[in-house]
Amino acid sequence: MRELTLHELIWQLVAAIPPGRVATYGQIARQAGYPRHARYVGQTLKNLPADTGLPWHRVINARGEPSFPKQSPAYRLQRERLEAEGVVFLNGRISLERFGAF
DNA sequence: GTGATGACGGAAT
DNA sequence: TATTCCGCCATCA
Repeated sequence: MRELTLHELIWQLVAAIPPGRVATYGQIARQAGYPRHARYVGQTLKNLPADTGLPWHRVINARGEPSFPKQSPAYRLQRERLEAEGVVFLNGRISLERFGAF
């Protein structure tokens, strides 16, 4: 049995975000025990296969919005999934009340 | 080994 | 409030 790698740990944390809530990259990095690794969380999610089933759409940046350009299909997909879970987008941003998945 | 990059964060302007 | 700039740290060329 080997120990969890950092990116496996990140998977666990992302998977632990309950539906209808969101977490920022920084929050996840902090939960993982690496407060300055927000960017690494992004890299890990980017490297995800399309069929992981991981709720990556619940991970947003500190500004409260998806970290994609608004014309990007990924942005629309993320927003669509979040809205399907009841997350309200106000002027392109997510209500602060939805923060704090942990 | 060195420099550039990034699904970021936070402070400074 | 909006932009800009720098820091952070694992990966890649």
